[in-house]
Amino acid sequence: MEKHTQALPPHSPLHSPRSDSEALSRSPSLPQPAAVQLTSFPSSRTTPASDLYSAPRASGGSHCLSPSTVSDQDDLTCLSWLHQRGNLLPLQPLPKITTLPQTLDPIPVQQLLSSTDKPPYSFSSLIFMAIEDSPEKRLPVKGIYQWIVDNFPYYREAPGGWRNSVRHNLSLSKSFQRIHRDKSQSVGKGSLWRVCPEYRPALLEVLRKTHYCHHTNSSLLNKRVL
DNA sequence: GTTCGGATAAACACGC
DNA sequence: TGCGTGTTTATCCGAA
Repeated sequence: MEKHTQALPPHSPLHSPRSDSEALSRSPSLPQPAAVQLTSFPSSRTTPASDLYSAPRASGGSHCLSPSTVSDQDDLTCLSWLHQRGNLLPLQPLPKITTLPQTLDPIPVQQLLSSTDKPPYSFSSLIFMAIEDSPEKRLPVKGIYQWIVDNFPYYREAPGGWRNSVRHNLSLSKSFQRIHRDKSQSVGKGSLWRVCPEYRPALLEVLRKTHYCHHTNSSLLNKRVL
């Protein structure tokens, strides 16, 4: 195959390795939205939340790291809002928002969206959600696939290329770590993946912003149309 | 116009 | 041998 570039492309991994993760690592310094009311998304979709989350977690596995309090809900590290399954609906592409309003008036997103829309989440965010949603906070690639198709019907019918993208993201991003299973230290089937703790806040921030942008859009749309 | 992040495709290696 | 997994490279596109 003929190469069209004389030099390395601007964002070639060789030219700018891990630039995505570096960007992520910078993002915690980004300003926080003043009022992110993520908890008001509709609840429960494919699996009843009670089925998934009412049971005691594995040891050390309080899903949100600590008992839920008001301050916890605002904590950047708290994912309790994520575990309301309705939050994970497939959403429309995000609007461009330059300024963040101080108040939100969210409405259920199912009223506006088709379940077959492509989710606005990046693959990194999808992987992050999948792993965070697992009791052990670690998943094999297959488990990540499964979580995505379970939660986003779009990927149920999408061609298989997205799986390649998932693997590509896992390999390329510093945000995710491969955990070798006991014996097989080499590349092969069955490695587990987890979120690097140091990148978790950044991933969470990206996710919250995605929610926030869509949320705001839905709210505005609701007020304008309905 | 440039840079960057993300998505996608493809090739390849490896292990089961 | 085939398939799934993991890595790497290349390219395209949209946004900043």
